[in-house]
Amino acid sequence: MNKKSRDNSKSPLRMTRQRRVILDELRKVTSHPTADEIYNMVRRRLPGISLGTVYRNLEILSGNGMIQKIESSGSARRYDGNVKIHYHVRCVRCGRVDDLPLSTLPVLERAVRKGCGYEILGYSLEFVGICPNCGKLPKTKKERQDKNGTQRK
Amino acid sequence: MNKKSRDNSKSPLRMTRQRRVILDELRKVTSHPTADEIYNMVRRRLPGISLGTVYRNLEILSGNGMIQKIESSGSARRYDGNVKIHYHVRCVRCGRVDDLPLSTLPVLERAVRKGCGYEILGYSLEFVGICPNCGKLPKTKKERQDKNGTQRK
DNA sequence: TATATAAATAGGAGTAGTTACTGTTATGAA
DNA sequence: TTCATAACAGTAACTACTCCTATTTATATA
Repeated sequence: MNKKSRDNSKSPLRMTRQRRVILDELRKVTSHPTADEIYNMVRRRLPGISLGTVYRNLEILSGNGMIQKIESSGSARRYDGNVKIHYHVRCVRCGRVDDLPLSTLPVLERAVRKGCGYEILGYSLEFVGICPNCGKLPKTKKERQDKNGTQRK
Repeated sequence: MNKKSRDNSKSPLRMTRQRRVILDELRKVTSHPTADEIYNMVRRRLPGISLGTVYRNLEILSGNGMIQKIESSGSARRYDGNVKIHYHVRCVRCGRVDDLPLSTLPVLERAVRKGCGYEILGYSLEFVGICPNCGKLPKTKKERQDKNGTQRK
């Protein structure tokens, strides 16, 4: 590396067609889609895109704070084009995720930061429940099997 | 079903040897092990047990509120023999999970319950950070690649 | 505008964690 | 003791994701 230094310590994000379309599609919706759903949305505009590319870009975009990664309940990861801090509710039946109007809680973070030995980077707060659609349907086989219903902290 | 009704709507949990040992081992530790770790703990006492049995029982025990399932940050699910409400910190590097001394927040639940359309069942609150051990080590390849560091809500 | 090069791509194989299936065994109510 | 059913072991299958390689592309610089 003897040429003019390229300063790759903070090289700007290269905006490929694929990356641009992924970001664009994600910002168009408020539905918090999974990688696979995004793959299908993007494929309508870029039929040749590969699923690996979608995963890689979602990882890079969220690593750069341009989108939000919602990884919470064992089920598939979801993504959110809205990067402002806000909270989510997830339906335990269908997995759907919605936004919650709830002010942020800096007090929480402060309470934890002192004295647990960890270097706290942040927290994830997610509510679980049953969405309006699923509330009308009968219980699933799995829910009936769980004798106490879902138990969460 | 014409015999004396067996009332299977709330049939008691059958306590098999496998189930008892799983519960017992889980209650002995405070380390929030994964299914695979529990499998290895239990195998020392029941060499013939199968991984499927461990998974099934962890599912049933948590469905009955006898243990807690911690499914949070994309990585493997973990389990906790302590069912009292409490919160966790997870290390983003090694995945280790520790308990947090933090009083509960009923206020949160009340705030959400009204007016989001969901039937709220509960919430999951998890802090992420870097544990004391990992804090001493250099960054991973993946962490260096993420130009902004980890971004969480 | 042309060129060099690091970054990103498609396609596909590989993996971890989990679930589902099948035939067998054990539990516990009667 | 009997018997229905729940739970079992063993294993195949599945889902969500990651990693690999050869090729292409975006961008900085000349």
